[in-house]
Amino acid sequence: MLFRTLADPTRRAIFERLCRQGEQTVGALTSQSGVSQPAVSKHLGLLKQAGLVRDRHEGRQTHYSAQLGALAPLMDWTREMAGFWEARFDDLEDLLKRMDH
Amino acid sequence: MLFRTLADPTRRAIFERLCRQGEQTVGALTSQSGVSQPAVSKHLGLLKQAGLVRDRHEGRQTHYSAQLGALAPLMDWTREMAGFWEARFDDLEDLLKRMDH
DNA sequence: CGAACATATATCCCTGTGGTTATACGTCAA
DNA sequence: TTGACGTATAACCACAGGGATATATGTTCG
Repeated sequence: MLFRTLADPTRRAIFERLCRQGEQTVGALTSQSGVSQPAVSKHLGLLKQAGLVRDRHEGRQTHYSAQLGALAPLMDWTREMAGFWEARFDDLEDLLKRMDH
Repeated sequence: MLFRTLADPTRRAIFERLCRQGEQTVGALTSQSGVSQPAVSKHLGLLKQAGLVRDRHEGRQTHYSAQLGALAPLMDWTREMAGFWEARFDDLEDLLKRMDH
């Protein structure tokens, strides 16, 4: 889900903006997104569904903010992949050592 | 490019398999992918284009292996996003401290 | 209440892309 | 050389999903 959600450039840009500049209203996000307000709302809906943002209603505006914790699975996945790589590398080292004598 | 490439479940599964089990032939990958061989070749083409895998020709088979280095931008991006979050958190702390006296 | 505003939802369109089958290309074996 | 094999490419189909416009919902203000 995370990869898919972050795959779209427009959506990722919105998320990055929320990370960089903190809480933003839909209007503020729309004004710099290059797409229509409904499109932004849709993207925010998907980001929210993925747990990447949360919303806070205040009067007639909705403020969105990034939920960094949602990125943890991504870091875990990346580390896991890197881990597999290193494990295989260690195996190779072991193999070479055993071949040594 | 990375997010988009890793967004597809089938393609990501192929990449994970290459990470876990090292170099594999197209045939081996196909047999556990659940999709046709041409589909696998297509996915491998995109993974290669994204720098996530490399291929090695040996007779009539092609061996693919994961290029973990390609994941670095992903880790960097994630760290950068987390960094922005912490920076804003620090700003908040500073603000609270200044409000203290 | 009624009008302007902020956002969300509905509907539709259109492109991108993941899937298939068919086939071409290169390689090994007989 | 011929045929079987492994992989890549071509051509096509179906559908997901990102975009726009129109409109509904909810909120503030006069």
